[in-house]
Amino acid sequence: MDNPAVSTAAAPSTADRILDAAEDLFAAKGYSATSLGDVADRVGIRSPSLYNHFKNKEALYEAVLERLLAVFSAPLAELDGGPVTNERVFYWLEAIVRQHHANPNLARLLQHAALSGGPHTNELIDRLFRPMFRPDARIEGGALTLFENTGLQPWAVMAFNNLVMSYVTMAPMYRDLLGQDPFSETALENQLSLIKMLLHAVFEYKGDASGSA
Amino acid sequence: MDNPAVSTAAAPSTADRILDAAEDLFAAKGYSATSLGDVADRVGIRSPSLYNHFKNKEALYEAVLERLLAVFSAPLAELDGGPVTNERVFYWLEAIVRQHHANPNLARLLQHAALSGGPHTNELIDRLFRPMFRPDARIEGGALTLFENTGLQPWAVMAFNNLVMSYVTMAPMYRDLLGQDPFSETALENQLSLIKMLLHAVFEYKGDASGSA
DNA sequence: CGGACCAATGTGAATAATCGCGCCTCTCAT
DNA sequence: ATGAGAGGCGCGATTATTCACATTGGTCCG
Repeated sequence: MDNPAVSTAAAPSTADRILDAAEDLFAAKGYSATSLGDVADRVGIRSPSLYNHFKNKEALYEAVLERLLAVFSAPLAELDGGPVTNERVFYWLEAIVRQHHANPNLARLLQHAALSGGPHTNELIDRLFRPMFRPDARIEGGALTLFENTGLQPWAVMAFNNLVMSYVTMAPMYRDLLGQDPFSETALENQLSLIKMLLHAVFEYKGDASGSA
Repeated sequence: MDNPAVSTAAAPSTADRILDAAEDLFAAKGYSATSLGDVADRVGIRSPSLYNHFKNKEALYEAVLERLLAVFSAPLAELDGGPVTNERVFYWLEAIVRQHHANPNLARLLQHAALSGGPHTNELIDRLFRPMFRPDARIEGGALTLFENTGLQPWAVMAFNNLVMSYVTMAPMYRDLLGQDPFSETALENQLSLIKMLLHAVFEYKGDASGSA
């Protein structure tokens, strides 16, 4: 009836359902702790059937990663297409936060990779973070001159990135600790205003960076 | 000659060497991805010999956790012993940061637990974070009145915690991305001044928390 | 229009590797 | 000698992977 490649909202193909299941499991338990039996169970097939769609476990993992990276690289490329102004940093940060809320799995996968230093760590770095540190990727208007002379700018960028990502990787814990769903709509708004407030504070802060107890 | 429990700097016992090896491996790869063979190899013994010191893999994991929690609960208890003033928050934050630099493994273990929601997650939460949210654990002097009425305070506390912990859990990546050793002495000082600056900025910031793109 | 053909996709059985773990033996210091 | 601690052996379970085979749906030919 309808070509699956053009269908508007057809039932997802088996390959897609395998990707969905594998993404969730890899993100939660990591690569080696995820068994193909678990994946197959979620899809509702037997594990040998997976090999009709993916060469092996490794290829499945890479396919999961590829699908996620395609989505998450978009806002970064968007920021790349113009001057890095204050307002666009806010806009971009909000886009990133919303994206991680919509799909927490990339952050979780990345966290697993960073912890165990798997072979995919380098690809993740190159695709997600390297573009942030291009020589022309400087914030204009002197908003962050505070960092310029201290060499702290890349670390500050990563700190804000941590703020966004570890919200997601720690989310299961927050559910128990604070008794709220960290992925609810109101939690999203809370996190957004908190991060924006921090960014505002940094933009406006003119004090020196040396602290004392 | 000397009682191992009182020895000043004696050679570590086999049990301690097992704990050291297991701690590193659990922290890097997580519980199920760590094999007892890996642990035994690091210690230089065969895996069945591990059972002379620990009942099973699970007990080994719990022993690792217990040893770490004993160390990391200390500064929290210290903060508990007096009024939560601005200065003491700075002092306490610095203590936490230094501790995570000295031993990154607790943060990594916690991150694994949060991601996969293992059975130990609750104990970690209770021992590490729950004390932060006691009813009397309010920052005095009105420094954070900004949060009081928004209900954001616990989330803000966790955000700063994320800042500290994800520095450690992401550290292997930062080594490749920024080309510096994240655990060097200068990197520690950089992170400290960055975090203190953020905290200062928050303390001084009086704007409203709602942002717009 | 019916039947041969074929590619896609599922299954169960089998395999080799790994892992947690128990059992038994050996060794060595007190 | 005696008991703590190390090694060797091997069982049973799990896993990734392969393979031979059944089923299905669609296509093409007569």
